[in-house]
Amino acid sequence: MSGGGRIKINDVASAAGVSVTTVSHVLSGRRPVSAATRARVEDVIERLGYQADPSARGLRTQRTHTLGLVVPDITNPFNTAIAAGMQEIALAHDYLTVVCEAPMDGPHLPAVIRQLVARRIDGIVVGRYGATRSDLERIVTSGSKLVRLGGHLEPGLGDVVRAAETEGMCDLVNHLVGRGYGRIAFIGGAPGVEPGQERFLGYRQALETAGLPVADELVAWTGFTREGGRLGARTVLNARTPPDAVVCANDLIAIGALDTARAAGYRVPDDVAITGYDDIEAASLVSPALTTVLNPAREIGSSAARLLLDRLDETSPGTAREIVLAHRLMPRESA
Amino acid sequence: MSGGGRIKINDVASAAGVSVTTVSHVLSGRRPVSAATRARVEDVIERLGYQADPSARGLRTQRTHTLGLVVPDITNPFNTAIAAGMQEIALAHDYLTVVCEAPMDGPHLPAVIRQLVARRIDGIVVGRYGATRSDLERIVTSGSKLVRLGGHLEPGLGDVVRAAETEGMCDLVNHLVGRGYGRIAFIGGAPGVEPGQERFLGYRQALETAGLPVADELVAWTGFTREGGRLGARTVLNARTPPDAVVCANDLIAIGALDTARAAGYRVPDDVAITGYDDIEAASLVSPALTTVLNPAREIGSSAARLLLDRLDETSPGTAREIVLAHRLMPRESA
DNA sequence: CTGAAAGCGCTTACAG
DNA sequence: CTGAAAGCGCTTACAG
Repeated sequence: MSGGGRIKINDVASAAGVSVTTVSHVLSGRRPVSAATRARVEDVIERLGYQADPSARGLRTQRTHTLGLVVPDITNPFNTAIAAGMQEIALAHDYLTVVCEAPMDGPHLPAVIRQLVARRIDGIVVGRYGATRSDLERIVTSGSKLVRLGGHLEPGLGDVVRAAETEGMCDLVNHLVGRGYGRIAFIGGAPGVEPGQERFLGYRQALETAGLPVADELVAWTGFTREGGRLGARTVLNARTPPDAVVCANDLIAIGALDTARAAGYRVPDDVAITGYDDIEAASLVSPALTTVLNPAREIGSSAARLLLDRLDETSPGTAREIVLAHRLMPRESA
Repeated sequence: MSGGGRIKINDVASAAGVSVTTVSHVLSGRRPVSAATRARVEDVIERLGYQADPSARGLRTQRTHTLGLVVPDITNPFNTAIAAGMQEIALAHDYLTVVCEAPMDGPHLPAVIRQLVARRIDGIVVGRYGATRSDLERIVTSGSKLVRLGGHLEPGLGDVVRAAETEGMCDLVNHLVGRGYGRIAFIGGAPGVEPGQERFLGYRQALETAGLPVADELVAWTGFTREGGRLGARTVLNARTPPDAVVCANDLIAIGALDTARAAGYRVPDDVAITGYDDIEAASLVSPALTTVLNPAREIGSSAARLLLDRLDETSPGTAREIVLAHRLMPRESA
């Protein structure tokens, strides 16, 4: 349409007959501007379609108006849901979100963090990781705000957002107990690694509360995959006293357990109940549809973004915060 | 560790005993620097951990070193695979990638494009959309490079990257014919809307080539969902002369068709074969595992990023390019 | 092969 | 309530 060159604050100022100072202030609202002047300037901005250059603004303010998310696997639907939640909030506040993948294998995380810090990203969300303290400290000392997903508050390591996973698993086991299942097995990913650990805690806690035994032969540790579920189910289903229910640390494991149960001729949930965790898309696509616990990934993302944005317009440091999000039981066909 | 303040090009220059001009040039390689000086400067950069401020650099160069991807649904695994492919390439060239969601319903796309353009994003990839010509033109006229995913080259609308979908569907139908299926139905999303349209073309083309009839009663249009697949399958399976194979426009439809077939007592693939398209994760998790065609989403993303990066260091405009990516048949249990 | 200096487009003390 | 001017940290003609 118009001829050449982006329009800049100077163009707006002269078209409105004011100084660039005033234009800047109607934009930021950081000092009063008379109603008449304001109206005139806003009019010109609108008419010319002026948008401040983010680089110029960033150079002055030392802010990039950008949030970052670091996850081990960008194609994992759980992580994309987190990203979607962050974006929604960020965009509404005129912040952009970049999501970066740093696979668990190898030293990708420090490199990605360095990248984001070099880019002066204002706030960074780090997914559940084997992140070392010094990786995370680099973020904080560089001046970026930090939110960790999972774990607990630690001095100098920013804020935390996490789901109530122990409680979620408790709820699920209680659901099984309520439906008459009494010999309940557990298939985990790897012992001690999150998010399996907290889920295992919930399992044990619920059994103890219900006065049910926690039998060693009913607990198997494999991997967070379908194949892990197949293997694990073979183990626990062949226990001396077999279980009537199998609780799995995530949905993929549960889908694998379903394979094994089907292959061995069990009817699910009549002969054996099987449950998952996370509520990935496949959980409801599989047959029988998986009873599972919804992991509030989207809300985790939006909470993290809100936290970061709050921090970013704090003038003084403020107390560290840990936000715990509720789970939700999704009863379907498999239990 | 060290006390206060990020280190800047000036610090490097004085520590190395050279001018900032020289530091800048060893960084960019845009003019020769003596080996000795270069070594000294690189040493200081390394030791001080200097990283140029992207805002300052961007203000001078009018480049943000950022690529954008716009998709209708950020949680769709097909789109995240595209994003992952872009990122991989972008990061290797020191570019960041931002992926933005602009849902199909409502006028989200123009707003998101405006955002990205205002941000001076260097190159933008727009997913398959009902994008109007003027939305896309805004990108090009603002000076950003544009790649569209799907469709064909059009003057003033940047480059195109797409998968060979017609060919992919042909291949799939040929696979069925080769296995002895001869009465092949089609369930599509909505007539005329992509990506269903090209896939339908491939279906028809393959049948014609094989000398097989294209019967109206064997084609159903519903929606790109599992429920759509259930409905569509009910229709085609009740045809006067029922099909022995059902080709679906995507995996979700196929999973719905599987539901209907199972409920009606058909054995898959013995009584009826069922196929999907895309190869989403659930395609191999479902039982029987879905025979489908892999949509090379990751490669689409990396090709688009490469194209953008090429454009970005072109000095003169250059001819528009259309890149077509091969499909891959994934034969599994359902056909 | 190297440097001094202008300038990218903003925001924000400082001044009135 | 408003403006003139400095300066954020780079890159790049211009000059030698």
